[in-house]
Amino acid sequence: MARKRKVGNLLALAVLSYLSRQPMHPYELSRMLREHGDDRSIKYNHGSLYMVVGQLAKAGFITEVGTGRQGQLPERTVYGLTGEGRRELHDWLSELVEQPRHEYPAFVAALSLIGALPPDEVGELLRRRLERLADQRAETAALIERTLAGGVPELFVAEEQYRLALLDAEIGFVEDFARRVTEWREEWARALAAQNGGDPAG
Amino acid sequence: MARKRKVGNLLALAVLSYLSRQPMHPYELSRMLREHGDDRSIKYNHGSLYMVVGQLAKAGFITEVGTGRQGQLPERTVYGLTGEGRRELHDWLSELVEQPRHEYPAFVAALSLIGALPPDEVGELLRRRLERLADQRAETAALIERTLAGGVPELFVAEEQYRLALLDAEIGFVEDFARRVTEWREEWARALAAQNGGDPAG
DNA sequence: GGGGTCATGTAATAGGTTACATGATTCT
DNA sequence: AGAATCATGTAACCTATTACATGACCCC
Repeated sequence: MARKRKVGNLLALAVLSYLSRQPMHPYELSRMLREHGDDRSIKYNHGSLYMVVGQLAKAGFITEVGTGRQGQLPERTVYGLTGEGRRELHDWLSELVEQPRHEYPAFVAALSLIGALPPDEVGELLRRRLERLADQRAETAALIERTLAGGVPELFVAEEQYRLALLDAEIGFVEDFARRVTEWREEWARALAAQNGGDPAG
Repeated sequence: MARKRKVGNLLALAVLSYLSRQPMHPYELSRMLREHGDDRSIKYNHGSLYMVVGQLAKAGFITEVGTGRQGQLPERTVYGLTGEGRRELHDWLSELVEQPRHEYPAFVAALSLIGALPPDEVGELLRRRLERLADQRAETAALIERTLAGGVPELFVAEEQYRLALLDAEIGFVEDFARRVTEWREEWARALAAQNGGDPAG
């Protein structure tokens, strides 16, 4: 199941998707990604794009379809999707939609080790987190509204609506967790003290 | 804000945390991580552990506190936390709890490009995803129950409870999204056909 | 005493990020 | 005409994953 893909970086999926509409040169892809706000969904930086384009070409998913020149600017290499590439796009995207994958968000890691912090601090940190989560929520909601107001079909804000759902869930969890932390305060503090053995190094 | 850390891999945070209790050699850390199920929260593999331990040592967060030998097994290098290391553990963990970070889950990327798939397929894929999400939910819930039944304090299942909250949110979103996809069916299919220009390469 | 698996690492490779480089256009 | 930004990449450097290696212990 899910044999390893020749190119694994999700940025490559975006490239395949854009090239499925028309051939482009890397810089044009770059502009598209930025303008379209895809950098909110897919980790993106200039260097990775060229890397990924190179990998896709080597794998046979895209191919040079010529080079063009505009004014006196340096030559641009234009790439187009191959048949293989179109198949890969379809297959990969289907897999991502069908199969939820185990991921490693930073907050999960933090929670799994949170016992190493004193409970009072944790309470305060969680409160601050809640403020920031509220900010993020507001921003995301505003972005969705603005976009829809601009006449874009709802389908194209699905990923932000998903984020919003996750944010709401996290907010709910953190509120609840913060409450419970105060209940565990005593027990937790005792366990911490025992394990740290009294010496406050630092 | 949040200047770059000398060692960024979250596996390093787990190492600092374990070493804050007592000095250990890498293989012991490895066993701990596996037995404790930390590999559900933090990406882990044998090679990375040695890499991370090396990086932490170079950064001065941990230091060799001697080498031991047991039977005729090869020598083991035992590492302990330094004062710097204890500070880094506290600072890093606090930051992770306080500041939500922008992340890039695969499903977000998929949603942002989902318009490239025909709507009927998407409906079917989403149904399959829901089944798998339900499985994951059941597994996670069972794991929590088993752990609590074993007498472990609730604090130590917080990360799984968080996962559960996210899973529920995702299930809700996907159910809703699947419904809306059927509504958009016509419009979506027309847009796809227009952009693919009739030629079904493959 | 031979076959697994535990214990302990090192080395080779691939993947990704940052920094560097350089000419064009545009603005003031 | 000089400064800022756009356009277009390449190269150097880090990080992370996989593969390789090797001796001990344990079971039949």
